[in-house]
Amino acid sequence: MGRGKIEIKRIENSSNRQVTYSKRRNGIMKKAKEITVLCDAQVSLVIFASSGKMHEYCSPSTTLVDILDKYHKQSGERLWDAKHENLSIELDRIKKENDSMQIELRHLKGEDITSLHHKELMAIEEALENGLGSVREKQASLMILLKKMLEEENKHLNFMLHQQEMNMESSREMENGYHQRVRDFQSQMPFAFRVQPIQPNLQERI
Amino acid sequence: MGRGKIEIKRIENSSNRQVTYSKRRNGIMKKAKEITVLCDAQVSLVIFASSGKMHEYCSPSTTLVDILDKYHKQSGERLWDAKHENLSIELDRIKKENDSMQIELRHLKGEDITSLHHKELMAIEEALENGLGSVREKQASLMILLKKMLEEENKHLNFMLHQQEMNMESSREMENGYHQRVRDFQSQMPFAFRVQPIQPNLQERI
DNA sequence: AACTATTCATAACC
DNA sequence: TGGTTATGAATAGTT
Repeated sequence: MGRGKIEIKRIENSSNRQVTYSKRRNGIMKKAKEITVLCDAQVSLVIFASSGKMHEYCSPSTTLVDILDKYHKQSGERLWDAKHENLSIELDRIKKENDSMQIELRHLKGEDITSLHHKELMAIEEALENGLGSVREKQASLMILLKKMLEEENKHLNFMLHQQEMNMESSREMENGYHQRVRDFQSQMPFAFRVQPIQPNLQERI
Repeated sequence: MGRGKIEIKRIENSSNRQVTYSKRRNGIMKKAKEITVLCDAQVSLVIFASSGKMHEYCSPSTTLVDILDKYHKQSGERLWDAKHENLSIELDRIKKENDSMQIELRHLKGEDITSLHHKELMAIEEALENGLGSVREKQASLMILLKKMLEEENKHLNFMLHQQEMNMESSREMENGYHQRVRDFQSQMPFAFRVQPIQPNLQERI
């Protein structure tokens, strides 16, 4: 295609070669773009001129890395160095671990158990019973703790109420001495009866 | 360049697209080979069809890795690093997923629940109860199936036993006719009563 | 997978 | 380089 037919062999005239290179490079790039659009293919094209100058095309919506990654998977060739290999292996290992945990979780939730054998079902049942036992035990002890706390607080509030009533009565008799008496009272009161949260974290957890 | 001009946009007809892809792919490959020979350039071309099938061309006397190394040097882009980073990020993500599943599993097994709040404990308890329900339901249906199977086998064996006794008796009367009678009997017997495992897979699962 | 009418890419030239 | 043009190649539509 041109004014004359040419043989496909190295163009010896260096400037001709350069011109042809530049024109044909544009041609290939154009074709690459076209095939990506027409056939929604993914193309990675890297060209080095003999001068060392580089040109590249990569279909949009991907990167060279993506395409090389796919290449890597398909060709089985080792493009990546040992570091990547190690990371990949680790990734695969963890993915497998993930999958098996996901299966275990599903089983514990009673999903995907249709194909399980009796023995496996028994094991799952046992695990569930143990778990349920532990959880309920924990719940029970939390409840006991809560009850104790509330009872104690109750006792404390009762005490306070009683004191207040007493103070009200005496303040009717002697209005001026009130504040002093409250301060005296507080400083003498044992620590446990001060108005302070008992088991402060428990409140949040219930 | 063809019977008619075409717009450069995705070819919607899938088989047309496939044909065009194949033709144009060959075209690009040819061009790539030609430019390497004519202009002694180095070309790396990787094409993925939308089907996922890969084709590649790499100029002779080099490899894709060589070209990528040159690419790496020239572009200044941290090609390998980027890949490395992506892997690391993916790894981290999956590790986190892993950890959270591990925690969930532990909780379902009644481990590490000391610091849980009442609400969380309730949710776990419910999940466990649901799981236990499903598993027990499954167990029960397996048991019913097993029982049915055994009962049927029982019935079948009883029938066989009865027949055998009858045959024994008649063979005492008439020794010669026995074998013929057994064959007659077997050919007349309905299929379901032949000695064959019923629910063959069930045996393995229980 | 072949055929062919067209369009397109490009070799030679400026 | 960049533009022009005659020519060979590529290919869209068809069988």
